[in-house]
Amino acid sequence: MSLSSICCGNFHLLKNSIGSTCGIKFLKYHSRSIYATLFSIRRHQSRPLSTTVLARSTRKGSKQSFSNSRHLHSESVESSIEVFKQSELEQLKSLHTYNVAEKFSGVKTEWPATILVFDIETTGFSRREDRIIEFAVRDLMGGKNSTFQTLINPEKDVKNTYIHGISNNMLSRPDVPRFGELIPILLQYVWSRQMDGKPVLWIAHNGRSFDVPFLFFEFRRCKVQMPGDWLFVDTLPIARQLVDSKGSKLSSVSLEKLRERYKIPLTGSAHRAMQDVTTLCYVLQKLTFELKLTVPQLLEKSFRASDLPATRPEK
DNA sequence: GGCCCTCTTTAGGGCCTT
Repeated sequence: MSLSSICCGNFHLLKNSIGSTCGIKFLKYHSRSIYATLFSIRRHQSRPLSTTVLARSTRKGSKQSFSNSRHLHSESVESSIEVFKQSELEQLKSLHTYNVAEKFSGVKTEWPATILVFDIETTGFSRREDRIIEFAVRDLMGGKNSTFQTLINPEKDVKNTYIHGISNNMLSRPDVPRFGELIPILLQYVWSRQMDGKPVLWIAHNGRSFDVPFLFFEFRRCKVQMPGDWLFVDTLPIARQLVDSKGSKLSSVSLEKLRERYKIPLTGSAHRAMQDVTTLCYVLQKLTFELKLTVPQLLEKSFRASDLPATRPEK
C-alpha cells in the first residue's frame, strides 16, 4: 500500500476538517503499563494546563478515546485561545487536514503503524542546553483528535523569539505545562491514536539530527524512557533522493524549499510547530508519491531514538 | 551535531533543524 496513493490520489478530497477546538484541562493520569507509576498526579492537580486538540469527526479503531469529556472545561478552552492567539486559531481552522479515515475507512486497518507527523520549536539548536518550547503533531489517519499541540514552559529564557514569535510571556503563563507535565498527556494522546499491536511511526524533517534527539533528551531529563514501539523517520534523507528536471540532486531540501517545489501554500506563520507539521504532511504526500515510497518502506527506514549516536551518553 | 558530497577517506565545506 502506498501512502501517496492514499493521500495524493485524493488530494482534492481534503477539506476543512477542524471543526472544534478542545482545551484539555486534566491530568488525573490513566494507568497504563509502568508509566503509571512514573508520574505523580500531585503536581498536575494543583493547576490547570492547556494543550490543544483539534478535531472533526469520530475515529474508530483506536485503543481509547482522548476526549475524556469529564476533563473538558470551558475555561480551559478559553485559556487555550489565549495561549494560541485568536488569529492563530482562525488560521488553523482554515487549514486543510487529512481525512483518510473517513474516505478510506476500509483501508485504515491495513496501515502497519500509526503515522504521526510532528515538529518542535526550541530555544536554540543545542539539544543539551536548549529546550523544547512548542510541540505539534498530526495523525495522518485524521478523524477526531487528529492534531495535538501545546506550548511548553522551558524554564529558561527564550532568546530566539525573532525566529518563531514565541515569547517568554507566552511560556510563563501558569497554564503552559513544563515538559515533565506534558509527558503523561502526550503519552495518553499517542495511546489514544495507536492501533493494537502496531507501532507508532513519528515523522519529522531533519528529525534524526534535531527533533528526535531533542525529544529524547527531554524525556531523559524527566527520567522517563520513551516507549519501545515509538519509531522515527526522517524525511530529510528521503528528500535528498529527489532530482531536478536535469537529473541532478537538489541543492536544497529544506522544508521551505520542498514547500515551494510542490507549490504548497503557506497559510500561517512558518517556524510555528503546527504550521510546519501541516506543510510536512503535504510534502510527505508529494514526496512519497514522487519517489514511489510505500508505508512499509517508510517503516524499513525507521529508527529508534535510543539508536541514534546523538542520544548516546556523554563521554 | 549528524549527514552528505567531493577538489575525499590522514578533510573540509555546506546543508538542515531553532
